[in-house]
Amino acid sequence: MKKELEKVYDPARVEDKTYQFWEEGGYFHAEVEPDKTPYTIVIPPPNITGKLHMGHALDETLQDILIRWRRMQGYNALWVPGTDHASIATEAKIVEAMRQEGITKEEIGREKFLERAWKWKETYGGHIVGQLKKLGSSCDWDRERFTLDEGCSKAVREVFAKLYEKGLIYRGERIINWCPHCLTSISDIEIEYAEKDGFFWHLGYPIVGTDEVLEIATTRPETMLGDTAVAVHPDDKRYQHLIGKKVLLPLVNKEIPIVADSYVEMDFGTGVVKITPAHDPNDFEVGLRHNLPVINVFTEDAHINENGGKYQGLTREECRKAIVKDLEAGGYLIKTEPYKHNVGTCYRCSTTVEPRVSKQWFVKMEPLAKPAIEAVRSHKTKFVPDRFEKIYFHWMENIKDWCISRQLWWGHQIPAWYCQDCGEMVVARENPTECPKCHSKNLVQDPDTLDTWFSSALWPFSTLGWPDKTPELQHFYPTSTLVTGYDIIFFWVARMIFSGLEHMGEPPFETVLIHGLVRDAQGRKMSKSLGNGIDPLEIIRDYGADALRFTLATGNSPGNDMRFSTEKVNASRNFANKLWNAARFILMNLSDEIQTPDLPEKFTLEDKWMLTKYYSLVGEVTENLEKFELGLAVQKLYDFIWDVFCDWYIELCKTRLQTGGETALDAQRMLVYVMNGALRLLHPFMPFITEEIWQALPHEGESIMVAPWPQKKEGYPQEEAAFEKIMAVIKGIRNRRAEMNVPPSKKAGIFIATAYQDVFQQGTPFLTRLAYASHVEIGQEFDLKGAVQVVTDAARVFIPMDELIDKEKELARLAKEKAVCEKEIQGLTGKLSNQGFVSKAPAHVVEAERAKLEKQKERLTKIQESIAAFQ
RNA sequence: GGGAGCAUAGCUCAGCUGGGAGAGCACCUGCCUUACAAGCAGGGGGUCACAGGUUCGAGCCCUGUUGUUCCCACCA
Repeated sequence: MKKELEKVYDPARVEDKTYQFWEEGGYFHAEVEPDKTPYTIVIPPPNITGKLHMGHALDETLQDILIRWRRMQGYNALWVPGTDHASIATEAKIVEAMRQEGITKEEIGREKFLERAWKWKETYGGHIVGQLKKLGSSCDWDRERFTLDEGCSKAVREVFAKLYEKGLIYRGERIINWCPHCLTSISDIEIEYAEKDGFFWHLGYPIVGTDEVLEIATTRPETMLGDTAVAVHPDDKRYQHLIGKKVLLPLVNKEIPIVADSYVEMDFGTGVVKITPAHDPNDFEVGLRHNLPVINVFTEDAHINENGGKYQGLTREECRKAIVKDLEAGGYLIKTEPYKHNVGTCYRCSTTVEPRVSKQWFVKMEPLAKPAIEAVRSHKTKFVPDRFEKIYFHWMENIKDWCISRQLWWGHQIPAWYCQDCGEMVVARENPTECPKCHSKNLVQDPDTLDTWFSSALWPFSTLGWPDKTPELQHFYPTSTLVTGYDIIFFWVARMIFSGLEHMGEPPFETVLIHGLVRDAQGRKMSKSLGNGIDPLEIIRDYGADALRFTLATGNSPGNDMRFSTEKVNASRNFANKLWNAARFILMNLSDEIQTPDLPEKFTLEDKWMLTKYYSLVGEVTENLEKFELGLAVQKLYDFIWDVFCDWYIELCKTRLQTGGETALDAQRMLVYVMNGALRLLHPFMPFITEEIWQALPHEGESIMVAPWPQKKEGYPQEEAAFEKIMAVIKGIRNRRAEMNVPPSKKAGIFIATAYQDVFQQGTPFLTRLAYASHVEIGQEFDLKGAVQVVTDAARVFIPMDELIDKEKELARLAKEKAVCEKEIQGLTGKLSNQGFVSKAPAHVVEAERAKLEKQKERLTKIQESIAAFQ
């Protein structure tokens, strides 16, 4: 029966087999059980583009902590796992892989390309799942989903059709952000602005019919090929007389109008703006207002097209140089000044985006945003920490229509068909067989796919079976907690909220727990280009998954970034080992009679102290978890296990264990009981090692995963305080001995003068073992002149070690201690004589201060007696 | 141009609704006390960025300042 544990905890031996044990036990799986309260988390689906990084590890760890905790509390806990097809990112990777082979996607065609993509998904999607398992994630793998699977695709079509029918999805020519490298449109939030050094070129445009020139300033002279006007502010006195006149566009040699538009800032530049409706969002608006022609001058990959005349075929950059040179040669360049400005770049490939007019699909956002704002404002959905609500509101309140079509192949193809005969457009849930208008069979589906976030927005309900009315949907929706990083609040969280409200009538989750980024030890963002990323799997291999999880959970408060270093993992690993060895110790001393983790029938003083500490730990950890203070909870567990349980309680038990008989059995029962409880509290954070130890010690049930979460009980505050008097003396003696460099092997007699003789009577064995006493005497007073003395508020302790004592030093030390004590008393007295404090502070605070003062006074008396004893 | 976070021990960070500052690492001293040297015992080290304010009382609340990081925004 008695099990042996090896000396050092070996995670590699334990983790895989334990995970397998859990999977086989079916503990991860949740069925619809209407009489149980559900607790649901849907995973932020990792992209299938690569491998798990440290950010995922943090995200999954937090989710697993919550889900394991709630499962133990008896909730019907469901964690829905899955992966995201990540259309643009995945397609880019596949295209790149094909480029290495010397093939383009156009060459093999859409069908073959998609075959490759699905193969990619099988390979890399599987990797991600394997990595999630390595972390210990207790996902319900029976319910694993993929954003491009049949069910999610059905949901996507339903949403698209429904929104289209409501007029909330439309198709139109708008100016959109175009990535010339990815060759697709991207939405506004997929743009990252980067400050770049550029120039501000001042150009002189001849005003037609005069000798004057109009000075305009631009950072992008090459777009002049598509200019169809110049604009000034209507109130600008300098230019009012020119409104309605024309300028001659240099190089292009075309006359374009001077229009008045209040969009122009009079104070900026020269107060004159060139208008390129096809390639600037503002200019596009100006163009609409003034009915200006739109001339696209770029090809898809940002070369000059046929509208660029002699510049055709040049890249944007080459064209800029050529145009500046030609302008200068033609005498149109007035001056060039260096200028820093923000340039929009593609968030995937960092290529400078090119605003471009094109026909795309959009979601009309305003009607969807309104209820989504309201849901958060009324706290139907709460952000933790709540400051992220502000960020959410700001974005939602200023939201623009969402460009959802992408010129990509990997994704949900837009469910719109165009009749090649009559031009009719059909949007449908099922593929139509003929044109509803002319009954032609000649229908062609829109080649574009949807923004990858369109399907992720539906994730909390599409994964539960929507649009079908499944029992799962009924039971588990709305989900409980969404755990994610602040970097995808706009991309994902916001869109899930309005989608949930629109299609389910309820927000998709109660709480959004936001975490920060995991940075490297120097505080830099982990990135591929810097090469400073740390692979979670390597950490798991070297230190264990529990150590990694513990590191990520410790010292991390919601919403804040954290630094990751192997030093921290080392500390976590050491903690796991500490726990392991505590278990070893208990096992080594365990009698066969002890088969269950039950409390003994009677408790000693130190048992009551231990239980009081334990019960308050249960209360605090539970409360911290309820408030999403996971970092605090884990810190308390660390302190309790290491300091309270190992360094004190196990040491205290040693004497009893050696005594044997019923005394030893009770100590064993206590150790097993407290260890069992501590393991359960720690399990959500360190699932593997806690399972391994729990199984080795007396326990009830199949797995700690489904063991009940400990309940808080009343403790023994009086005994707790009494025992702490003993602890104070032990600490005091150790302290004195250390100062005098007395090794533990040198024992000494201890004489305790105290008013609490009963208490110290019970402490005798501990003083012997932990304070290195050769013998202990307890009494009212001792006449031991010249002995080493230790003073606490409850006792004066004499340690006769004449040969070690330096009288002068001892007196000096006591004098110093006296001074400190007096200062303390002075402070407390002052505070307590302050009328304001006594009358206004809460009673328990005043009472606590009074008690402190009393203790200090007692202590001072004892110090004075000690000094007198030396005279 | 708006908004937010951060500033606490040498380093990395905790510090819940205001009641005289904590941890890990590092450092110093002494211990192989048979669970653990990935350990044990002890120790040093902080005008909680700065300046005001509210309060009996401020690391915590308010105002301002400085430094720093980030987000948002159409100034060509």
